[in-house]
Amino acid sequence: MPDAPRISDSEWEVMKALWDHEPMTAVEVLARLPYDQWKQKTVNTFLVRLETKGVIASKRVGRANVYRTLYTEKECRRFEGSQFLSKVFRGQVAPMMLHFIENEELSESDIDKLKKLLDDRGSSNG
Amino acid sequence: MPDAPRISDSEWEVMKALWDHEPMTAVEVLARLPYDQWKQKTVNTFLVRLETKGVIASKRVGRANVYRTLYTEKECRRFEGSQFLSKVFRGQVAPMMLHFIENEELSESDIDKLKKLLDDRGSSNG
DNA sequence: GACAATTGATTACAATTGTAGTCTATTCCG
DNA sequence: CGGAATAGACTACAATTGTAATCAATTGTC
Repeated sequence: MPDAPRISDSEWEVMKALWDHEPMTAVEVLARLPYDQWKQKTVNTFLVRLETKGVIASKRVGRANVYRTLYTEKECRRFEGSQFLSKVFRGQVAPMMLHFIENEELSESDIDKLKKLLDDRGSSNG
Repeated sequence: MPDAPRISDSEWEVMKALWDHEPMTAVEVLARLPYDQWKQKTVNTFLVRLETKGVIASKRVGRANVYRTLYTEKECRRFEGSQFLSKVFRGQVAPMMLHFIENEELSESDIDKLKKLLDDRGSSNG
C-alpha cells in the first residue's frame, strides 16, 4: 500500500467515524460524530476532500453517496505515528515512550500488557 | 505555564534548532538547520511568526535580533503528545504504546529501560 | 562620505484547512 | 401534479502554512 496522504485534524474525526461503521452516507457520518460537532454541509465538504485525496471512495446508492475508506486505521496510524515521532521526538522512540509513560495515565493492566509485549519483543529481535 | 500555542511542522524544525543552541540570531538558526533546508528569509518568517504566537522572544543586540524560546521542548512535547494521542489513538494510551512497540525500532537497552520504568510506574501508582 | 553588504520589516502569494452557504436536481406528500 | 424536503455539486471565504522577495535602515569599507 502506498503512503496515506496527509489527513488533517478534522478529517481524522470523519475518518474515525467512518472506520467505526463504514460504509455510510454523509448523513449517517454526521449522526455518528459527537453531538453538535459540525453542520451537515461541513461533513460533506470533508468527505469530498477525503475522496479527492484518495483516502476514501464513494458509490452512488439511490440519491445518496455511500462512503467507504481506502486505508485502514492501522495504516493511517503508522503514517501519522512516524510523522509525529520524527517531528516531535526527533525520531527517537525510547524517549517518546518514556514521555508517554511519564505523562499519561496507565492502568495496572496496561502496564502488565506492555511489559509482556516488551518481553516478547526483547527475545525475538536484536 | 499556559498551554503552548499550535506550532506547525516547519515551525517545529526551527524550535528544535533553537532549543539546541539558544539564544541565536536568525542567521545562526539557519546555520543550525539541515543543510539547504530553507532560505534565510524563510527562517526569518518562521521566527517572526513564532514570536507573534508567543512561543519565542527576541532582544535586539547590535543590529541583529537574538531569539530565545519561551517554552521548553518538554512542555511542547506534552502539548503535541496529548493532541496526537487523542487525534490518532482516540486518547487510548496503551494501544498507542503497543503500536509503537510493534512498529518502531527498539534496541535491547531501550527495551530494558522501558521495562524498568514500567516497573517503577506500576508499583508507585494504581 | 558613497557604495556595498547585512538585517530586520513589510509584503506576496498559492495551498490547505475549517466552516459553511447557495444552487440544482430529485423525490415524497398531499 | 405542485410544492416541500433532501442530497449532492459548486462556491465562498478567512486563517494558517510554506516559501520567499522587496523595501528600508544600518554599518563596514575604501
